[in-house]
Formats: sequence, C-alpha cells, structure tokens
Amino acid sequence: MPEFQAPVGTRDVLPPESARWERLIGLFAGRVGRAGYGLVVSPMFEDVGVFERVGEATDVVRKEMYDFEDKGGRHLALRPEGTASVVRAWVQHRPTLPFKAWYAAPSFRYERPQAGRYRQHHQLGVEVLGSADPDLDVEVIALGWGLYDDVGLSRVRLLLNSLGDATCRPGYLDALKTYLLEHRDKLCDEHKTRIDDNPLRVLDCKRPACVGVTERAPRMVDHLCDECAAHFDRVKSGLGELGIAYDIEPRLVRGLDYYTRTTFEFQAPALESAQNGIGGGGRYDGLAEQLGGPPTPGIGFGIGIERVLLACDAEGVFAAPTATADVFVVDVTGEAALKLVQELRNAGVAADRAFGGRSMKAQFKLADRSGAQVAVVVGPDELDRGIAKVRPLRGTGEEEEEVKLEELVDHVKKRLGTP
RNA sequence: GUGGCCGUAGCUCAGUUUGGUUAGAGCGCCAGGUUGUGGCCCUGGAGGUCGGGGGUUCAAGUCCCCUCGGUCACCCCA
Repeated sequence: MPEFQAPVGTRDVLPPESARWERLIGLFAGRVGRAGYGLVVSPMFEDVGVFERVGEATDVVRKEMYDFEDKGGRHLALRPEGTASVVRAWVQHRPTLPFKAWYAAPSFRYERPQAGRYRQHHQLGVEVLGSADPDLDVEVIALGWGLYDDVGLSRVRLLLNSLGDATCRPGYLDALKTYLLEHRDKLCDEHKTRIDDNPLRVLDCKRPACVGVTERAPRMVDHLCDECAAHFDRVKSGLGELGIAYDIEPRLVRGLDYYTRTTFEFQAPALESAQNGIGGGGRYDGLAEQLGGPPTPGIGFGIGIERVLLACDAEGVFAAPTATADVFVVDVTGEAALKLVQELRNAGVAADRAFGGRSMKAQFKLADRSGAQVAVVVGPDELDRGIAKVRPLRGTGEEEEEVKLEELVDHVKKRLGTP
C-alpha cells in the first residue's frame, strides 16, 4: 500500500472510467440546456446553519454532516446535498423568476462507505424557483427520466408521493401521530422516541417492526386538501401525457424535511446492492423563506452519478468509450513529430506520438494501441525527400503510400473523412 | 456508530491449514529476436517494506495482539 491513499469514502476516477463521466455530464448539460436551465456553481461548503435550518430532524444533518471549524472560527459544513446551497444562492442574489438552475457537483456525508455509497459523491441536479405550476413538476421529473433514457437504462422505477402543504399536512401529522402513539410499543427502538420529533421519518424506517406498523398507517395522499389534491392529480396526468410510468408510494417521504407536495425517487431494480436509489427530489415551497428569502415555491432533484453508472454496469449499457487518436506519428529521427502533431491537431485531427526516442518497433506498438486509423511515418529518407509515409493500421487492405509533407494534413483529413 | 469477510508485484491471484533455503504464476510493462514497420509468436528483464507496528520462536507471508485500509451489510441516503 502506498503511504498516501484517497481518504476513506473517496475515490479517484481515472481514464477510461472518467470518459463515462464526461459523457454523462455532457448528456445532462445538453438536455437541461435545451430546457432553458443555466449552470450554477456554488461553494462546496456553507455556513453550517444553511443545512441545519433545512434538515434539523434528518439523519443527513444530525449524523452525517461533514462539518469543521476554519481558521477564522467559522463553523462550516461540506454540503450534504445540492438544494440548500442553490436556494441560499438565489436568496442572496435574487435573480429574476423563474430561476432555472442545474449543477454537477460533489456532495459530502460522513458515513461508513459501502456499495454505491461514498463520503464524497457526485450529483447532477436541477432546481427551479418561482413557480408552483404542477406542469413544472412534470417537466423536472421528465428531465431526470430523460437522462436515464439517454444513457440507455431501461429498468428505472419512478416512485411518486405527495406530502401536502401547510394547509393539510398539520391535520395529517396529528392523525399520524395519534396512530403511531397507539402502536408505539411495536416500533423499533429508535423511533419509539422520535414520534413527536418528526413522525414522517417513521414512515421512512425500513426496520420490520416499523414497517409492520406503518403499512396500515394513515396516508398523506388520503388527507390532501383540495388544492394539493388538484396539484397531485395534474402531476399524475401530466406524467401520463408524457408516457412516464410511475408508482404511487404513500410512505415515500425522502431524507430532507423541506419537501412539500410532490416528492419522487428514481430506483434501479437492476442494482442488487442495498443502495438502488439513483435519483430523487421534490417540491420545497417553503425553503426559500426558511433561508431568509420571500415565500417562493421551488422544486428540484439530485441524481447520483456513481449510482447511475453502477446501474449502467448492472444493465450492461453505457460502456466507457475508448479515447482514440486518428493519427499516430512515428518519427525515427525525433525531428519531425513535434511540428507534425501540432499541425494535425490545429487542423482538428486527433494526433498522438511517442516520446523518449523509442525504437521504431516500440513506436508502432504505441501507434497500434492508440487506436489510430493510420500511422504517419517519417525518417531520414522521408525528410530528405520532403514526404511522409501514411500506413493504414486497421487492416483495411489499403497500401502504405507516400505523401508530400505540405499535403499531409489535407491528405490525412480526406482519408479520415474529417471535414 | 455497530457487525461479517478480506489485505502477497501495476492488475487478478497461488502460497497461510501442518512456521523452515534466494516469495511464485498469469496478464500488463520494458528490451531483444527483425541496425526503418504494429497486432501473433519466441527469449530475456524490470517490478515486492507479503498493509503497518509489536510479540512468540533457532526461524514468521504463515501463529498471537494492536492498528490502518478495502469490501459488504445494518441505519440512512445519491
């Protein structure tokens, strides 16, 4: 083992794996860009209060916060998720509404790592502030759905729920509390004491004891006020219009406290590990106000890059593209390659070469491995005559031919079909 | 935070049960076979604090303790 390794729960993404990241992020950027979303780059750490304000009763904040004190005595935290940061940025700068943002950024949670779970993971996400229109909920969900489609995932489940709003949720919480208190002795130890704290969290508990109780618990979807019910109905019908299949999951409450109305989660059943959630989000109509802004509706999601790629592995799709050169310059004299690759690259051709005065045989080996279609060979004889030899490497049956150096770039481009 | 399993070459692993000369293999890498031509083949080479520390012993990769790391699971989440 080397003396220094990546810290616990973090990892390095190197080629060729990193090429999938490039493609995935590129697909997402293209998709949300076409939908009018703009990139937001916000700090990886915030005043710890930003996150405490929005999730004081959640595990993400109570147990998993990656926080520290800086040299100036400020209590900061690496962001555990993307939404709070983006909403804080909106509150601070107040760009005009609707504010449609996307990001590709790391998040941090201090947990024990396991399959599909890291202390630093990366999320693709969008956030929209300024509209309560249920069609927007559908648009946002469709953006996530579309990304899974882009990468070729065919088995993605969409779980959908509504958590109501300030009108109907209090009444529901009372009903839920009453029910849970009646069955308190049957709950798991942790949740026997958390009913008052945040009864919704009990619905999220996966322990058999709690599940046995919550299976028959009152459901928010049965307690929605007229407005929330109408909103939810429109989200469902809108998803239907787009051909997006969903399952209603009345116990889906998600890990953060700020959600209102629509919540959703994307799962990849192909993942056999415990973590099969590959994305999730929801509406948070009270969050901007909690962070000191005016009452402003909002909605967004986060998609875990690592988990999406794991799901792709499980389905055998979205393989790593191999980076290939178009041309490999084999230079016997060591005098020609520097300028030739520069000219080729400037002309838009992917050109590579060997360094270190390698033997011709070694250079050809590298040329072969580079994936190049042709090798450009120059030695003393060619330099004297002002030519290069262009040799096909992929067994296309073509002959090696001699090309004048001043015509080389055009010849290679024509041969490769590069515009 | 709790628990199971695992740490030997760049990678995948054998060797640990029953302690015993200079720790092996395949792949990869480098060179040569071909003084200017890749893939296939042949030959050779480089590369190891056996995760780290301590202990037992004439002797430790092998046994004991501690520790660090990896992995999987619980809880929760992307």
